[in-house]
Amino acid sequence: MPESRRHEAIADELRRAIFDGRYPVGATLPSETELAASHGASRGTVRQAVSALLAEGLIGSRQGARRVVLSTTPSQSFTELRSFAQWARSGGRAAGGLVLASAWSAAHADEAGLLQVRHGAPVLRVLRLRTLDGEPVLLERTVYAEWIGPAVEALPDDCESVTRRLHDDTGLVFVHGEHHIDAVAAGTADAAHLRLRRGSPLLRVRRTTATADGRPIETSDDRYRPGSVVFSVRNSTRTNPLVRTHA
Amino acid sequence: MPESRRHEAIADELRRAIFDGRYPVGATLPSETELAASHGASRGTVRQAVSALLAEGLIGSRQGARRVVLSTTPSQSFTELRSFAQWARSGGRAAGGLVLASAWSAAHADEAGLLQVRHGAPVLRVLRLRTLDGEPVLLERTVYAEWIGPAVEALPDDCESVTRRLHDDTGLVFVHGEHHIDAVAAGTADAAHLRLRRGSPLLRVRRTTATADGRPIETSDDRYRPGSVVFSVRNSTRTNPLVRTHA
DNA sequence: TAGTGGTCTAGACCACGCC
DNA sequence: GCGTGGTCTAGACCACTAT
Repeated sequence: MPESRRHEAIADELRRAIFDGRYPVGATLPSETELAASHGASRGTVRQAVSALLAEGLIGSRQGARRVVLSTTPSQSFTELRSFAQWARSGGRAAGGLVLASAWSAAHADEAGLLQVRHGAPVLRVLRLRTLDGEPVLLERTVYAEWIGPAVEALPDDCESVTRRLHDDTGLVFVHGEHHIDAVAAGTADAAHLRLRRGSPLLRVRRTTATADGRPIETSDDRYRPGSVVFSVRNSTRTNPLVRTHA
Repeated sequence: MPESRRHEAIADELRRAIFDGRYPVGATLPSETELAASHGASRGTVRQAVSALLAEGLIGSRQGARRVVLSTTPSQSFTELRSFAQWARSGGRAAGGLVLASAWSAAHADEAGLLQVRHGAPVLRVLRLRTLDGEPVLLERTVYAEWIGPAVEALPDDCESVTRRLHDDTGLVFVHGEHHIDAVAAGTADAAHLRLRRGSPLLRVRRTTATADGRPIETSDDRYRPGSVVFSVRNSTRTNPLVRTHA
């Protein structure tokens, strides 16, 4: 399926060339003028295309020199990152899910801030265990805002892809996210559900997701069994999304 | 100091307005036409400015609707992320460093791949303990490529900012980076240097840094004491730098 | 339907690198 | 010095949101 936006078509073509090995790491890309001529587009459109690859960390750019290939590893769409099931499928693995607990209660101060609701507002708390090829790898403690809670409650307990179902049922789209990553020792509940010893290292990701207009949907404390998952970021002086903060 | 590039000046002005609270979370920004008029710039220049804020995750954008403020938290420069000392200083804390071991040896297969040198090529291995206000928080196992090794060896053992010294001494600039984040249990050496029990959770960041033209400088295995540091990423469907991979 | 952001063009000048 | 990417302009048309 050909991409209708010309800058996306050019970006796709360059990505394919990089992933196929036609431009290995260290190789230089054609100049903007050459790309514009070969695609019958203006220089502005070509620049829009290469700036996408720049943001993905695939290429580096310096004034005066041709662009250089830095990496040949594809990056993921936001949806693949957001959805456990879609991420698992893209890796050829089977994702499972099971709701262990689900209940309405009052938002704590920190949750109220993250979800932009008033302190004590009703929120839906869900404890969910996620499996990969039958093995438990992730324990999710998710807090949903009041307006989306009923749709979440209507889902089956063993729903494989919550993201997918919520999109199909309500048209909801997850657009923005913020992730905070650190390490914690497994508590009693973590150890029991993930089948490891108390005190074992866990990778913790606290995340908050919002709609296109910035309305918060959910905030979650996700704990991964060590060895099952790695988070990666590519960055540079020009585009730096990763931040290190004091705990 | 006024910014000479007009798009950066406009971006700075908008950032200041957001950090100062003139545009709180959820507020809408002026339209492109309004910003162009008020800054005496063309629409293209304004778009370049707001796209920077978009990449930083500060604002969200949808066709047809005005841009919305998503976050009022500043993001860091790549240098602040890269340099432990500069990061510590920006948080008002005192950074210390101490070289525990330093030796040349042959590159392993994985290191050779990351540093783009041949298997068995000479590399400089450095074990460094980093402290924050005197407390040990980070153990770095860094492998330097042969061409930069001598400059690293010339540094004093208690060098506070390696990044700063290498830049001043050799003109070296760290431009690109790749970070892989997961959790591991502390080994014997980790436990001894970071003063915690064997098996305690540690946040591990494996990173590789390169110059502007993509030449790898160093690759490192950094282990942080839990509770001392958190890594954060903001992302969206349009800009997604964070990737989750199978271990 | 009016306003907004997304896409695209065709040109210009400048700063920087490489040879 | 020449080629390259970085900046900027002024205009056009389209897709989408809001009212």
